[in-house]
Amino acid sequence: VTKARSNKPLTTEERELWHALKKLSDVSLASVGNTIEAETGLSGADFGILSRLVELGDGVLPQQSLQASLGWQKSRLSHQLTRMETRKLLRRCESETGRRVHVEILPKGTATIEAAYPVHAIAVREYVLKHIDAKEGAVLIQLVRRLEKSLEN
Amino acid sequence: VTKARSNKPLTTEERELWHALKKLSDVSLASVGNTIEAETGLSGADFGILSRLVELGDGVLPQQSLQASLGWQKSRLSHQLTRMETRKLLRRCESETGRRVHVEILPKGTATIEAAYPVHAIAVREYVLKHIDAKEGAVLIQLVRRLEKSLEN
DNA sequence: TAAGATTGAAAGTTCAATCTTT
DNA sequence: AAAGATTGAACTTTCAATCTTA
Repeated sequence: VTKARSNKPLTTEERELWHALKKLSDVSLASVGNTIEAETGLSGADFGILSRLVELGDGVLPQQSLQASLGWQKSRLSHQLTRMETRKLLRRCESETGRRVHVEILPKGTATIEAAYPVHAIAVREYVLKHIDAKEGAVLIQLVRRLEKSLEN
Repeated sequence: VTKARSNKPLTTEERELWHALKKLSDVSLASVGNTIEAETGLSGADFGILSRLVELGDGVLPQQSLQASLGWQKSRLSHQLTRMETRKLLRRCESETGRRVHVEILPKGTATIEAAYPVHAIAVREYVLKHIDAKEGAVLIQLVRRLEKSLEN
């Protein structure tokens, strides 16, 4: 059966779910970001980039990989890297072979992210993980996998 | 038993759940927001304000109520209202009695939000609701309620 | 030309200071 | 002084145009 796409107003239940999703990011996830920023001086964006450099690339990563992993627009990443470069957290360098740009974490970046990890872990546990049981977690992870797949098309 | 707050690194499972939650809100909100903006010229912020004026206040609302409902900082709301005022979507007016500012939707705002509602409903269903079954929806709503409550302290 | 990256200007957000009225 | 709102400057994100090299 082909289901017609409805443009009727959202029902109360649908709206409730939609608002729950908005609040999830606006309120709960923001708490983690604010905590990190207040205690380490790294913005959420800074943390996202430095942690990926360390975890995905052991300190160096093609700019493209960073971009894909963050899901950002390229100009946003470029501006962000420029700012972080002036703060000596990382530097851009050329890949051996070709023309691509690589991004390398600098000592100050390493020190900062290492200091931020425990703060991040505490905040994530305190504001979020603590409130989710194992069964709910499993449901959420499956859901997100499905959503991601559907958006790839 | 008092559970000590751990600052150990997040486990793989914890990290997966954390990333899943971030993507859940980031990705689904962005898809819906982009669609509305492309098809109606309203940003997510515009839509949030106009829809609240209509749904909560039947067209007029104290600025404070708007702010509380959105969870924004006051300066953000103030700047946003100024921009929307110049676009003739709404106007600020004084409350009869006291000193508070009220926000009133203008004809152009009404027309625009009415046109945007169906687009919003379609996008929310297509990008989000379609992929979430009843059980998952219930889990999400409960979880967000719990998270909100925990942040009130 | 097409992909990868950068740039500058415009739009949006935050922070701290200020203004206004009770 | 305290609450409600605004302002300007700094910072971040987006958009469109541009640059560079395979």
